[in-house]
Amino acid sequence: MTKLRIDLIAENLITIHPLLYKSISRPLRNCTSITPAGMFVLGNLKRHGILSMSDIGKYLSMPKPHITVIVNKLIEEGYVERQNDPKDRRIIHIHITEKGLSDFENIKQAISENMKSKLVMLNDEELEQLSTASQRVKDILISILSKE
Amino acid sequence: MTKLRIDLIAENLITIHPLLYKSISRPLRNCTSITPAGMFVLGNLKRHGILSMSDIGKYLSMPKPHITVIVNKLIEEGYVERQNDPKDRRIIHIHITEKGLSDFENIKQAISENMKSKLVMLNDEELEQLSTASQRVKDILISILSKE
DNA sequence: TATAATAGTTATATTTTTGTAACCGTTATA
DNA sequence: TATAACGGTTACAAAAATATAACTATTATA
Repeated sequence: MTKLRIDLIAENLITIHPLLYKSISRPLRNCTSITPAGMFVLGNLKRHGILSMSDIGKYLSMPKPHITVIVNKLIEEGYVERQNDPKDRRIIHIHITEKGLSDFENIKQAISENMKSKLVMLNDEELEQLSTASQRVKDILISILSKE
Repeated sequence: MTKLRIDLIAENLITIHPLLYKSISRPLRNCTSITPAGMFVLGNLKRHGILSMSDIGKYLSMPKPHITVIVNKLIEEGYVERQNDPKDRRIIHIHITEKGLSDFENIKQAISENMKSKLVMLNDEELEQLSTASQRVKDILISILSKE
C-alpha cells in the first residue's frame, strides 16, 4: 500500500520534471546569461543565506570542482561574493549580492510572465488548485530532499 | 489577485525544479547510459505513442538537429525505431521498442527506489498529501504546457 | 511545371555539465 | 610535532546540450 503510493509519487515527479525543465530552464537562455546551475546556486543562497562551497555542493549534489566553476562565473558577473571565515581559514562563505538578489527576482518574474501565457488557460478553481498543490509539493520536497 | 496567485505558482515551480533535477536527472547517470534528454523523449513516446521528429521537438522545445542526435543515440541502443510514413515520405515516425519500454520502467523503478530512502521520513498523512498534490500538479501542467 | 514550404539530416562550433586526479593551505589529532 | 583529515582550487578530459547554417528529399501551391 505504502509502496504503491511511493511509486505513484515517483511516477508523478518523473513526469513533472521534464515539463519544468522545458518551461523554466530552457527559457532562461533567452533572458539571462546565468546558467541553470547558477540559478540553482542563487536559489539556495536566497533560501539558506550564506553557504560554504561544500554546503552548495551538498545542496546541488555536485562535486566541488564544479561548484568552483559555477561560483567563479557568478562572482565575475557580480551576483555573489566570497568571504573568508576568520575562525577556520579553510572555509569560504559565499553570499549573494544586492545585484544577485534583484536579478534573481527579475528572472523569476520573467519566467512567471512566460508561464502566465499558459496559465491563463486555467479557470479560477484550477488556478487555486495548482497554487495549493504546488505549494504542498514544494514544502514536502524541501523538507525531505533539500540537503545532501 | 489572480496575478499574485500566478506569481506564487511560478515561485513554487521554480523552487521545485532544482529539487527534481537533483533527485531525478542526477542519479540517472549512475543507473543507465540514457541521458536525461533521452529519458524525456522516451517519456513522451510512452505517453503519446508514435511521434514524428518535429513532434518530439515541440514537446521538448528543442531544435530539430538536437532531436536527431538524441534519437540516433536511442536507436543505437535499441530503445526506439524509425518508421517511414507511406503517405508523406518526408515524415519519420519514432516509436518506442519493447526494450525501450521495459528499460524505461526499470529506470523509473530505480529512481523510485532512490527516492524511497527520502520518502520514508514522511508519515502516512504526508505521503497521502504528496501523492495527491503531485498528481494534481502533474495533471494540470500536462494540460497546459505539454505540447509546443 | 516552377516555386515555395515542410521534414529531417549533416556539419560545425560553442557553452555547459560532468568527473577525476593532483595539489595547496589550514585545522585536527595521535 | 608528525600525520591525517578537511575545504577548496587547478588542471584536464569527456560527454551533453545549445544554436545555426546549409543541405537533401518530398510535398504543396501558384
